[in-house]
Amino acid sequence: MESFRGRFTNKVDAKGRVSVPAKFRTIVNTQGLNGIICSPSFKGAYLEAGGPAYGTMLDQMINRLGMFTEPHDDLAAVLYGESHDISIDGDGRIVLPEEMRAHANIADEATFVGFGARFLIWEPGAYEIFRTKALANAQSKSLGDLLQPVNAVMPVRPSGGDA
Amino acid sequence: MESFRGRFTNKVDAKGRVSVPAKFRTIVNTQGLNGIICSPSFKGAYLEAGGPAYGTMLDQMINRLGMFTEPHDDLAAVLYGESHDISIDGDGRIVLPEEMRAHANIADEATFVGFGARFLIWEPGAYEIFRTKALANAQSKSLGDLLQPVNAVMPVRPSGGDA
DNA sequence: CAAAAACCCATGATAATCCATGTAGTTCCA
DNA sequence: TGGAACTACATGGATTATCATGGGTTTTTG
Repeated sequence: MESFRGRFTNKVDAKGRVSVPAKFRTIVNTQGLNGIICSPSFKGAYLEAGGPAYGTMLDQMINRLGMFTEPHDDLAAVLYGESHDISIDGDGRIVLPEEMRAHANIADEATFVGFGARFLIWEPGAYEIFRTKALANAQSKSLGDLLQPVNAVMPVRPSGGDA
Repeated sequence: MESFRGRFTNKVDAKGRVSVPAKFRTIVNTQGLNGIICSPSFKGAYLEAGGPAYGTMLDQMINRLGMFTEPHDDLAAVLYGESHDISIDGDGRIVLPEEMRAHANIADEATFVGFGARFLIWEPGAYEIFRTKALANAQSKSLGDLLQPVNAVMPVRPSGGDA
């Protein structure tokens, strides 16, 4: 599955329409249907989105929990109940539902941030703050140490040298 | 099987008719018959519903229990005895049986909540309370931690890491 | 025959679709 | 290497289709 990369800020018009960055669209298109799945993050004032493959991934993760259990229902209420299936129109735009815009404080601009298997949608100013913190954390906390190479992908390593 | 997503509140008219959200209808339609299976929840004041595929799934789950065991009989009494096959009319509406409306305290509005393989029908105010709790649980109990990537989809994990 | 259920039609609001324009980025040629 | 033509993309506005909802009419059923 191809990864979402980059950061793009587009205008939201009076009807709530926004252009999905072309790069993201082409990825979504290769996944089958021409639409995205979008849900408010339960971690902050932004939206989480992705193509059909992202939806399948969520399905698989949540299906590992018993169908009528309490954790399942709590998560389902968030991941399904709060999410929307949004189709992309002929011009590459989506309409962000009112509640979603409210959750992310999005008024007339939205920032799309590539995030690998999915992408995030932020109010530009809020993302700037998050971004600054993330960069600072990545440096000061030596988070780089968490990033171990995967053997299957990068098998060639002469000897013990790792970090 | 496509998942039910989103949350929609529709009016119940004097005859007990409610529009099934269009998004849900199209999913149900692709499953064959144009009708839904609906039963009162045994966990709370709301209804559980789904398309033909959901019915098949219930059959399979219940058949895994011994046919003459007590759990089987108890669940069968609810899932079969209390459930109804409700057809969707030409305008995309269903009529909720009186007992069902009573069970969920539904008067003049009903909230349809996408829940993956099935969807729930709630009295709007009651769902708002449930939703608030679910959101709080998802955060405070770190339920997000339950959502580990599934290897089949995101194969990149060095070794044994699974749950 | 009465009550209820299924069916048909009309309407306003909302969402999807179509068309036109500006702009930035790229290519190609002089 | 500079500039002109072209292309891809984002964006604005107008038109059309879809959907939820209310009301009426026919058909079934007890």
